[in-house]
Amino acid sequence: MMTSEKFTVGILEDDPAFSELLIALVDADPRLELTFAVSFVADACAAYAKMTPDIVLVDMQLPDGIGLPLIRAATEAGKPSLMLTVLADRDSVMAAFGEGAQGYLLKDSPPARISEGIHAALTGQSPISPEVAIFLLQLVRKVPDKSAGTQPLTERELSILNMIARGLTYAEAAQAGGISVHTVGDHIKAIYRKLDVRSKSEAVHEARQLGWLSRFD
Amino acid sequence: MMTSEKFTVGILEDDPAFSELLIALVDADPRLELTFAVSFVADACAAYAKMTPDIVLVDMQLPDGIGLPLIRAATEAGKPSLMLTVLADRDSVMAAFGEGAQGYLLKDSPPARISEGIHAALTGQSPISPEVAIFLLQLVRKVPDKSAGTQPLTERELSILNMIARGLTYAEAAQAGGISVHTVGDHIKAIYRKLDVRSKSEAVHEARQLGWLSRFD
DNA sequence: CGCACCATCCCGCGAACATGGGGGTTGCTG
DNA sequence: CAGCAACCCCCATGTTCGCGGGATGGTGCG
Repeated sequence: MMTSEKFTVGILEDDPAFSELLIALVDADPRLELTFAVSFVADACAAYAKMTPDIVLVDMQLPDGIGLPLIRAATEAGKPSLMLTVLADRDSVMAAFGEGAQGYLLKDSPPARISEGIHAALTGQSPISPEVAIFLLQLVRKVPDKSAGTQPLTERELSILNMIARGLTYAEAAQAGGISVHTVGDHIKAIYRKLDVRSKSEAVHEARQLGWLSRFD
Repeated sequence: MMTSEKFTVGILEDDPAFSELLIALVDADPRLELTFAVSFVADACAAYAKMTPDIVLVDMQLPDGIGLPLIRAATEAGKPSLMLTVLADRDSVMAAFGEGAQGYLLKDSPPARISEGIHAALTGQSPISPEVAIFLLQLVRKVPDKSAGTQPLTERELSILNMIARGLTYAEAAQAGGISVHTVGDHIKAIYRKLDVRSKSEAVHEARQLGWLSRFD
């Protein structure tokens, strides 16, 4: 077995200058050890299958394609991967995270930031450049106008909705709330009307999208 | 890079030591100007309505409640807000971003990072501490993460589960997937067994908490 | 004051749906 | 071969859904 306490690092980067910078960063760090540094996606995937480093640093644009396959390989191996690219467009970012990238740093990040990012990714954290994080936020951000003044659901309806989300049946929710099953049904009817849905699961889904199911254990 | 005018900053923070650190950061930055620094949510909202600074730095836990109302006020005013808290749990993070927070930094971030974060948020970027970014990533991952426990659900089951979350009935899911209602039922039975739940809505809720549901509509 | 409005509460009925058992087949993989 | 995913079918039971009918108490308004 490996007695070394070092984390092993694989690099997929075709730009010689940036590749050398990364290699220098790894060499200068006593806790990191380089296992491979290649310029082609195919080489990287082959090397990964053989050596399986603890983390890979991946460029997006390579001579023989994009770096996503290596990201996916790492994800499927349960290992973190860190995207290092100049691309800050929405599609690239979403694609990388969709494949399971642990972090996403732009190449113009200071070397110290990149070095920190490697360790952050190794410890389960997710270093993300502020420039690209905005795309992730758009997914969870509620529409200001919608959440502002008009909260169509009453308190009681929200309470019932939260119970439904926890998987309670009408009867269980009735008992939990100390009211009749019929009343539960009435509230749920009101919820369906207001959310324009036809089932409990769709109501849960819709309410979650609107951010109305804020807190649950 | 922009106007010569200073950006105005509002602070909502009840811990005297950290509040002073923030004030010092703002005072030391020639491009920033403090408009208010208060310890109560109510005061902050009142002050915000009057002065409307270009950005607010918001703590989560305050003596009279949580900081989210101020985040919401800023979002509705079209201004950025930066969360500064010790809370790194999923619910806090999602709630803050749900209200429109532009960034989320933990209080143990180096002061320089906080200072950078303020400017990043002011220029439309999203500084996020690596520790909390993981919660955002769970939203966009489509590849199963084997490092975080085993993934009991098969691909087909995940697909069915996503349809259920969108409110489809067995019949609708069957049609959408080009399979029989009975097969849909079989998959859902399998899901119930694996998740240990007894209804569609509970399955949706459970899967959501495990981060197994994609958020793409 | 009377009145409309709304949240909350209660009830019945029938059709549709979901749940939890059972029984299978196919095809792929170790 | 065993194990598994994916597929198909039936049936009994209970739950949910959409419709109808009510009641109470509070709030705001002319």
